[in-house]
Amino acid sequence: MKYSVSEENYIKAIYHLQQEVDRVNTMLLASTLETKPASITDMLKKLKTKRLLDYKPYYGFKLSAEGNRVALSIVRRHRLWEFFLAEKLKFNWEEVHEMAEDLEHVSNKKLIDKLDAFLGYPKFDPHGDPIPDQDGKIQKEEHVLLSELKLKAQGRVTKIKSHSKKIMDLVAHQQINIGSRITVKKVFEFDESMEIVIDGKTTKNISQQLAKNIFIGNAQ
Amino acid sequence: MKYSVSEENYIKAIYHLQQEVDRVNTMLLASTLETKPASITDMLKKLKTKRLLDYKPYYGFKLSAEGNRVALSIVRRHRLWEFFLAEKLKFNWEEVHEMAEDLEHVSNKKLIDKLDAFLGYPKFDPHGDPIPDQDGKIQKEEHVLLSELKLKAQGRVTKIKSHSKKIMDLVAHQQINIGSRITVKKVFEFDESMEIVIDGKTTKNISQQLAKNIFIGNAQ
DNA sequence: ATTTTATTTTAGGTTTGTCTAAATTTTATA
DNA sequence: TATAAAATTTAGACAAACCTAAAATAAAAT
Repeated sequence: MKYSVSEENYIKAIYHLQQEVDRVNTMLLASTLETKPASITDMLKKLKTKRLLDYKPYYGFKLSAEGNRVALSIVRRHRLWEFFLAEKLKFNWEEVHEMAEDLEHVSNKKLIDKLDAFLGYPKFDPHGDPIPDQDGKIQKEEHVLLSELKLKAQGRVTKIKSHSKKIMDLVAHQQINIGSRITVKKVFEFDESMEIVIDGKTTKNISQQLAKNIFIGNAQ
Repeated sequence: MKYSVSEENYIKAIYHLQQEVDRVNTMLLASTLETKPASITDMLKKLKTKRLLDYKPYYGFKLSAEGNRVALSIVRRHRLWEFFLAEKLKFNWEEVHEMAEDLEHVSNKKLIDKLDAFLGYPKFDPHGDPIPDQDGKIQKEEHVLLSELKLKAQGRVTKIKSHSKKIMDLVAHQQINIGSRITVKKVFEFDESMEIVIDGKTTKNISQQLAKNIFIGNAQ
């Protein structure tokens, strides 16, 4: 089955919101898609008739099993393209998301599977988010916040919690990248700031607020 | 300026038809786009107001300088993606065209330019058609038909004239690919068929009809 | 348990890109 | 050159995806 760009964007948005809140509603979806509630209702009805959504007017909605399958295939495309853009075309991993928003709607399965092979079947995208495989299976991320890492502990950066410009600015300036190996050298009791070594080379001091936004884990 | 997928498809179709016939008309465009004449008229008006087209009702139309510029950038995207699909994802060069039809509408300039760099600034796509550069410049193809090649002459296959299934079948079976080095070993006077050597390895006999559909030239 | 507020849906309108059918203009033919 | 045929355009309709404004329903507050 082939879905329109709009349909795919709705499915994807619902999928992502469902990972974060236990009940997605019309208002929330309208604000994330920057559209009006009335437009949401229209699309909900459409997705319901296509059996991608369990939806009862006024009683809320959630993706059906099939809707979930479709969402995972969109997420797969998005993250594979992100990986391609960062790894092969050498884009900064902060700028790949937007371009992947367009590319994700190119849905030829054979193309996506060959792209996957070309990239070496990556398990995580440049943001550290897992890439679903052909069957929609996702490799579980096991990561802890850098702020919770013990003294002398070591690990690789797998993900930055928020992708806001403010955080990305700081993270980039501090030369902290996905895949960077971090060693905790010192934790200062006063403000819980920490001294870390990045890739065994650079030593940096970072605030607790920042450390609370950096995940260290098992990716790649 | 950003154009819709439909607008881009019209511009591209007009561009290609203009290379082949001296006067594109509503009927011809309708048949190549598999749409109705009335739809063509609608779009012509729209493209005219956007100054992509010189158009006078009943008196025909052709791309403006700006329209040509836009067309070349679409062709550039299409052919770069074709090259990527064949070269990197290892698709047969017969099957890349259709997939590139979708990818060509992803129009982020920075993305396309980085893709170009990643591919090594190729001058010709897998079909042997020239890829416009960032400024829309096209490297001239200087090729002759294989049927016109002299005895003992050598050259590389740059293009197959028609992409029809019937020809592709035969060409694939004879192991003639874009880039194959061809040496003419013998030409038989009786039927003008020729014996050729492909890449210094395989010897094949091909009919004059086939030889008239294979271009030998300066590509790559 | 009402009433007020917030959320959601309905009703009806807009734009884009398509269509059919009818009208117009050009081209070809007798 | 008048008429027939073909090509083109206009008029009006339709689906997709959005909108505004009003109505319906649910949730919160008194």
